[in-house]
Amino acid sequence: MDPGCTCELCELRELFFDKLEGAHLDIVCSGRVEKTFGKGETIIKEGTLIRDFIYLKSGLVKLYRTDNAGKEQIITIAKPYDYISLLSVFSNDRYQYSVTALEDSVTCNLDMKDVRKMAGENGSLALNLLKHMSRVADKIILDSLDIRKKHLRGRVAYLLVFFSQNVYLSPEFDLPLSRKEMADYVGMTTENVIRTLSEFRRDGILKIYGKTIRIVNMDTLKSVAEFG
Amino acid sequence: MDPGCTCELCELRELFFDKLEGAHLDIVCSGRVEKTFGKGETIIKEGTLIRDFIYLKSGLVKLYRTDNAGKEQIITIAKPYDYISLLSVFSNDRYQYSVTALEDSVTCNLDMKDVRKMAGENGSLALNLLKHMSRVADKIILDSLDIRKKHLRGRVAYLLVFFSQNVYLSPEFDLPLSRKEMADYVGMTTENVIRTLSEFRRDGILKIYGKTIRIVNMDTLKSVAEFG
DNA sequence: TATCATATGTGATTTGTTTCACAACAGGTC
DNA sequence: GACCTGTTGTGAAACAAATCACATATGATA
Repeated sequence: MDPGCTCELCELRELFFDKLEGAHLDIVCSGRVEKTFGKGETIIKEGTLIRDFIYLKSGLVKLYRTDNAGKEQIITIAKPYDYISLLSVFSNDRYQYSVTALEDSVTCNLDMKDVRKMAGENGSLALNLLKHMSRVADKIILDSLDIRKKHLRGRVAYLLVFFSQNVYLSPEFDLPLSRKEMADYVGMTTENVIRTLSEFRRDGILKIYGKTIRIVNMDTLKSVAEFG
Repeated sequence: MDPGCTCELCELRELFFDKLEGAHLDIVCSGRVEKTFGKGETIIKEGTLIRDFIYLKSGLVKLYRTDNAGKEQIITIAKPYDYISLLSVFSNDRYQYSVTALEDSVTCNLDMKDVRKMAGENGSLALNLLKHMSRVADKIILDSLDIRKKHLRGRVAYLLVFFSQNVYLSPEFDLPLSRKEMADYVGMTTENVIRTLSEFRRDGILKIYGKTIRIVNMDTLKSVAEFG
């Protein structure tokens, strides 16, 4: 094994490469490339050829599509463990969506050919990939159905609860999205996102300092997220 | 090989089981069960344990979720080659959605344990499964984003074009969905589906005889589907 | 520091969609 | 045939959300 390989220290190792040994471990260790992206930088551009198998080691990213009118539709927000470039990669030549860093992020990239080869030779790796792709796809589909049936207040509340509870684990956090991006995610206009946030502020549910949000009344916000 | 096995005649064989041989082929041949469902019958019920790996041999089905208020949200409509119970099956114990036959349908069922075992032992089968899951998930996600950004007229037009061009391959066909189900699919109310259909009729885009639809002006309908 | 572009914020108006109320019709069943 | 129950159909009123118009901040840059 390559003595310089640090994969055995990788927190994400068990996600896929738990059972690797011998030649396969070498492929991963010597073939992988880490890349760093600053906030706002593009990691994947819609329409480009898929060459790498990419997963997120740290940071936060958005997956989105741009329609012919230039309007962005955010598909999902993903953090490490969530995001792996699984959508499309086994069925398509080209990416069907773009990925941009919402916070400074680090990805680990492997050659797609190697991953395909290993998946074909190593059953437990293949099953791991199936499990993860299934999980990612389910989450995106079910979340999207959830959002779709909510009204504006419910959608904004849902987003805030998501950031607070799933990403930052704190009632106070800096929004990684602009108001416009929030609108792109939940399918409403920028003005209405702003208006809804102001409403929540007036209702005493939260405090707003620019991008910084402090959730004062989490219970109310959660119930708006669920039933609104 | 079991002399009674007819898998080699199955039109869907190459979807997954192209490269099977020996013991694996036996597992498929002797373990598979075909089931027939009449129009309206439930094939999979949300929340039940996933035991089988199921794919559609013939017919047409809807995948949907029922929310706590009892309202159905249709996730997708699938025909043979589209539908395989891939969503969830590798990541979950239980189905996250229900499946009901829209037309008389036949499924081929395999024991999930066998499929998992074979995928772990046969690389090309695993890659096939990855490819199909990826394709199915992509389609559902991208279609759903497409629908979301359309207005009512565009959504109804999209549905009609889908049935005409992707399912029945004819400008005249019997709608397999009630007005209410169409509404559940595209996320609008039954009344508005009916109203929109009436509008299309008044505009001379189509003729309606109950469930039978005849598209008179396909070009207009398509452009409504795309831009409306 | 001045300037520009972009993001945030608010109100009034218009549009799109749902809700409600009701009628006509079809298919099953007693 | 008479009676349900559910589906289809239409219109008017109520509501939600988008659009438009404008003001104010913020951040980058010359």
